[in-house]
Amino acid sequence: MLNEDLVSPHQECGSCPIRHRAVCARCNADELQELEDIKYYRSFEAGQTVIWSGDKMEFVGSVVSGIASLTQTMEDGRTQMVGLLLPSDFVGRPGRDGAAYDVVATTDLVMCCFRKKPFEHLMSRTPHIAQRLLEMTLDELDAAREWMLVLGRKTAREKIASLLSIIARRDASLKLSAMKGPMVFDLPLTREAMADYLGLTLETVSRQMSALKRDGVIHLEGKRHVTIPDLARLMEEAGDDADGGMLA
Amino acid sequence: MLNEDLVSPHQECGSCPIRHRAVCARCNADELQELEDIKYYRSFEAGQTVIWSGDKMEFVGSVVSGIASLTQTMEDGRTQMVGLLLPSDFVGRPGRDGAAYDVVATTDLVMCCFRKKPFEHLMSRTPHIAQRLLEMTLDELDAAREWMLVLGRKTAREKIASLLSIIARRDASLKLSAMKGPMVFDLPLTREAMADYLGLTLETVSRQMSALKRDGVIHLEGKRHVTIPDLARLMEEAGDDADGGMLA
DNA sequence: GACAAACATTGACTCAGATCAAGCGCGAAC
DNA sequence: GTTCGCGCTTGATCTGAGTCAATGTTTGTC
Repeated sequence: MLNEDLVSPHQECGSCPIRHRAVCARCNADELQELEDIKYYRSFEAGQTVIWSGDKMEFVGSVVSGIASLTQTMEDGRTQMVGLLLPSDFVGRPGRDGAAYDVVATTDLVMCCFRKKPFEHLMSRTPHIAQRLLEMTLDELDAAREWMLVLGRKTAREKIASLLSIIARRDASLKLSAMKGPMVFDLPLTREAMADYLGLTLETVSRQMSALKRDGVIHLEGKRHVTIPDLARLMEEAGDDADGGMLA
Repeated sequence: MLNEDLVSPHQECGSCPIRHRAVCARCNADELQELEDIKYYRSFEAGQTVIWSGDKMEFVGSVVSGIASLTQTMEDGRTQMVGLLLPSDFVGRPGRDGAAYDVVATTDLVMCCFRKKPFEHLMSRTPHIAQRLLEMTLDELDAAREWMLVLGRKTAREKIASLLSIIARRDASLKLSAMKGPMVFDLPLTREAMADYLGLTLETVSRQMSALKRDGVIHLEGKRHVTIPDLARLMEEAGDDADGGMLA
């Protein structure tokens, strides 16, 4: 609303950082060329709304870099985050016109967008795309169900630990770093965004962060820079023994 | 575990009650024939476990009649229902070997099962099946996200009202009855199952059911037979104004 | 018709997390 | 350098839902 979207220079799919994880992962050269023809990039600043719930969607697309969140809001203002969109995650629902959720850029964000109609048409002819999208959608469904357990049954402390362990592990897999030894990362979310994801108030988030710090489960430098000395310990606090949740 | 599964007599797909809503909805005669070759029916009694979380899945399939639930359990016994499976809903994840959740028959249940390997092979050759499955999975994802708002942000009273309004509306669409005027149905869930779905205790469910009854929002005969004199009123209590959640 | 078992209701009390409120720390603007 | 504003922390108090416990209702079984 405040700023015009910045349009990035064209980028070749071949050198795209999410080439083999996104919806186009399985495409061959010909299919990729067809996608190139209908794609364009858009950038958003942290805090900008990408799509308003209820609006007509004129595009679908993939997160290239940065983080976006999917949120739902009740009339009285209570809000719940229902998905965290990371690089390679897909936004939009082929076959539906209106957006079901608000999509907000949590950090600065670059998206690879496809005009909706041509994309749908291409999808109906290109099993590679439909298959990959099915796979990704099933993964998201699993993540959503994992999250239902967090929201419905975990304590505030367990919720925070769950969120931190998910972010830590996802960050590690993105950076291809090991999950042994101390893990270090920057929280991409404000306390309020964490609260909206976890179904808590921001005060409770803050208190539980302090408690986990006091108990040595995490280490904080400033408000956002987190060190996890022992992932297993954190996951125990989360109430997952073996391996816990994934994330949308 | 206690009883042998009852094997129903063979049934023609052409006369199947879920023929045009299930994963096979878009199949033509040839494709249907291929499905017939790998399908079989299984019946389960109320309470029986269909699939244990972690077990190898040797089939995928559709609910033909009855209701099943998908649940997740923590080591200490806290459980959360993450999906309610109704006639035409699909069970199982092509491309994955182990089951992620317990599937339990909530009522007596009939399933149309396909051996997993042949089904996967058929799916890779049959866009009609993959497309339909994608569509169904996207619907389930929406339902799961809708439910995250219920779990994360609604009060106990709103949660109960949400569940009742969802069941009422689904039941109406199944019976093709109008959503105007009083709606009548039987709750397919015990108080405990409702609690597991809503992230509450069964005592709280019971209290809020009594409260809604006392306030005239619902009418109860016995424990399960529910009349909703005014759906709009119930949905207001649920915190949805326009139209509320869907269900898995 | 008595008994058991499963399901449900209700009450009394407790407590985790919400709410209300005050203040801190730090970067941006002037 | 001061001031503003935002994100965050911390404290005091309140309350909705959980916990523990007793009792009621229905259904099926012998």
